[in-house]
Amino acid sequence: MLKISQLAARVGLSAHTLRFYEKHGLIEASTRSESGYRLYNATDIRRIEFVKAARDIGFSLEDIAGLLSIRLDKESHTCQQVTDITQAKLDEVNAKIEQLKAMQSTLTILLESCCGGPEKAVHCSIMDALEARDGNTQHGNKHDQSDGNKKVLRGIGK
Amino acid sequence: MLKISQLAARVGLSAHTLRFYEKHGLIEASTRSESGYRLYNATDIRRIEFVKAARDIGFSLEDIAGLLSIRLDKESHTCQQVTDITQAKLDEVNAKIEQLKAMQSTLTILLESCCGGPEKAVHCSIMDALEARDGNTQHGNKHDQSDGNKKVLRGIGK
DNA sequence: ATTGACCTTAGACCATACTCTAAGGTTTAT
DNA sequence: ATAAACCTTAGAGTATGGTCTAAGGTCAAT
Repeated sequence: MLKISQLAARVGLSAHTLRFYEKHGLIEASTRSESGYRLYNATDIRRIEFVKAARDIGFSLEDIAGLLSIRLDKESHTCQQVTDITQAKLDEVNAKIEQLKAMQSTLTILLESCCGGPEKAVHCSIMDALEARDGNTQHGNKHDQSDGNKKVLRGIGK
Repeated sequence: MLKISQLAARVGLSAHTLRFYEKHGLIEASTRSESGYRLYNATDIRRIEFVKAARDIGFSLEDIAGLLSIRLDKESHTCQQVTDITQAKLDEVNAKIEQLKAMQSTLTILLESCCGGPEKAVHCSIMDALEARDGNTQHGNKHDQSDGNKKVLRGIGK
């Protein structure tokens, strides 16, 4: 039976994070010592390693909650339910990649257009491009078709 | 002179967002009406359109603050300072794309390994893979070289 | 017996970029 | 004159996934 810091060292998460996961229903210590310390057995550990594995792949905690409920009762769930979660995640990833590639291409073009040297920024073509870029300067600004897929791009997450 | 909602409609941001940007020092209304309403002139509008353009490309608000300070005094800044910001952003984007591609490849492999059908999840190869994945089950878990570039992957940002 | 390392809890704080609410004042149209 | 539509502010809430703190209890060694 491991105490929380021992478990943390073993799975490569902090004790803080383990308590955080517990608070969100992902994991649990099956027993407590007399003094209230969390004690993890082999089954607990396997579950936590499962969570860690899923997290490392890129599943969100919400996705992982779904996977865990399947894991708890595999007889009542199907491969399709598992692939649905996986496919949804892959779709998200692909969409995000597409957005980032658009940014990548724009940024690359900007960089190619600018000398990048010690010249004064007065004639910088990047600055000029940012001044010129009118997503919509049309006066009759009705329904802008180029609006649905914007968003989400900023905040790259350090 | 535009009031905030007129400006919002024109640039495609909400009045809330414009106030938010103001609070963070990105923009400003050069005048106020007697009753305290923000009034934006052509210069204000150009600045806000600049912010919007940069935001649409994918620059963070912090990046944009940097670009704006260059824009305010181009004589004192160089093309290199502009390309530095742009290049840093491109590097971030490229790094993020690499991370996402790793996820993409793992997810694709998982999906290919599983039948995805109505079979019970008892023998699901995706579940098995998650059980088996030991990022580090070695007992002497010293310095794990595979740790620096994890993180940041989850939270794809809906 | 006391120090230091460990454990407990509830809850605050971080980053990012909004988004909304409450409570109130202003403007415009009828 | 009164209602609708607009504006103001400060501040709270949302989403995601932690990370840390405070105040206190426990355990092992000296």
